[in-house]
Amino acid sequence: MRAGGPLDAEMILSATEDVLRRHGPAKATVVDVGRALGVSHAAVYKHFPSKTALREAVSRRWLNQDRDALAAIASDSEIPPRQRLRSWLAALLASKRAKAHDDPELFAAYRILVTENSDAAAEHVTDLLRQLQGILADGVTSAVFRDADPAALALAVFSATTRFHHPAHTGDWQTPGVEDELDAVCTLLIDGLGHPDVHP
Amino acid sequence: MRAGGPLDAEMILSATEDVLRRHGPAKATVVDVGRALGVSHAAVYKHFPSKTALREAVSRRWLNQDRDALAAIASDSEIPPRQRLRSWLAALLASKRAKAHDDPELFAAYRILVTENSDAAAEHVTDLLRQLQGILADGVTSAVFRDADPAALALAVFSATTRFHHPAHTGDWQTPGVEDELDAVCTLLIDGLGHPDVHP
DNA sequence: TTGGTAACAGAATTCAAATTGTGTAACCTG
DNA sequence: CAGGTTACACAATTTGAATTCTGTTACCAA
Repeated sequence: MRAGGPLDAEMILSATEDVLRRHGPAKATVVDVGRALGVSHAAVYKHFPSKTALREAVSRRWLNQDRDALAAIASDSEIPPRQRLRSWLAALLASKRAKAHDDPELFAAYRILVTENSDAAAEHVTDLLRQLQGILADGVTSAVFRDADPAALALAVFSATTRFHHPAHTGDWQTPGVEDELDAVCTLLIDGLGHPDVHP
Repeated sequence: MRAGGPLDAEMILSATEDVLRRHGPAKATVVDVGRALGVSHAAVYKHFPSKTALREAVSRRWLNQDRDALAAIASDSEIPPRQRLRSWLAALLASKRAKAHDDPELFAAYRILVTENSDAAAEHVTDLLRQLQGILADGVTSAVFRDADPAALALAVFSATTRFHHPAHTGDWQTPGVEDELDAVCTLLIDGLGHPDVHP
């Protein structure tokens, strides 16, 4: 059960993840987490003030995996902004999709946890929006994107791709054509519906 | 309770709506519907084969209200396609938003009913997509939209506006800036991120 | 003094018994 | 015979007693 040394936050978070996967978020108790670690449940309370705080910490850790993976793409100035936007959005879909596909129980558990803790979700959105804004700002600087407020642009792009990253649409991500649909939306966002002739 | 004449489908549907509003979808029973009409529950079964069928019928009636209201805009060839697209999407948001705001209990009830009966939801989406496709086809004909498959274009536009019509995002519709956010997305869809200079 | 235990009160959850609801059948009535 | 009734089997839901979980306290060990 318990590996050599004393308990630390990371061990507890990992154990919590296991318990979540096995029992689901509704039945996962801190007694279970204690048992998984070979300690009493009171020991867990030495590290986290409440069950809610523990669930929040575990949610944050999970969301931050995506954030960190995407940050690499967002800040890669080797890739031109248009392609970078496409790659970033595709990677966002791909990483969420992979999580949902590879470990459905765990994904379902986190889905519920994150909707409960809307603070963690809101901060995650803020993080992603900041990354997106960086890409768009680069595009504005290099004059491939129209000169508008990058924050407003980021929000609009994020809104327009809701179906490809919001957990409410998890079911859609398993259908074959999703990547192509995201690609079609990207094309519309980058080039618009506008016929070349109507542009000045 | 029971108004003069014999029971018909419409009377039952209206009574069902009342029961749904009062008790919510989880507690609404066909015994309640019978009671509201002053008849036994078995009388309801003379008109609908099952509780599921009754719920489906009431869902369809509800969804068709929006469909019919929007059809008027979609087929109004007086309005130029670009503006028609904007108006149609704005009206879609407005009508759902109004329902959610004016009678939250009933809206919540229908939200659950419709997610249960995914057939009705799927058909509703098909209806809306057909309307949208009509607008886009007009735009392609009059050369204000790029010459692409209107069906694919419709799907992309519908996907990109998911946040403004999908019931999972009902909460967002009450926040002050939504209409402006939809407008920003519309602008992006119509004109794209592209800077005029990069167009041929 | 940090990291652990066991014991506890009150809140939350489970489980089986009792109630209520669904769908059908056999039967009236204009 | 269309449109209603009552009566019924069995499925689903509610209810309340018994159990389990949360968060705290008092205490122990390195």
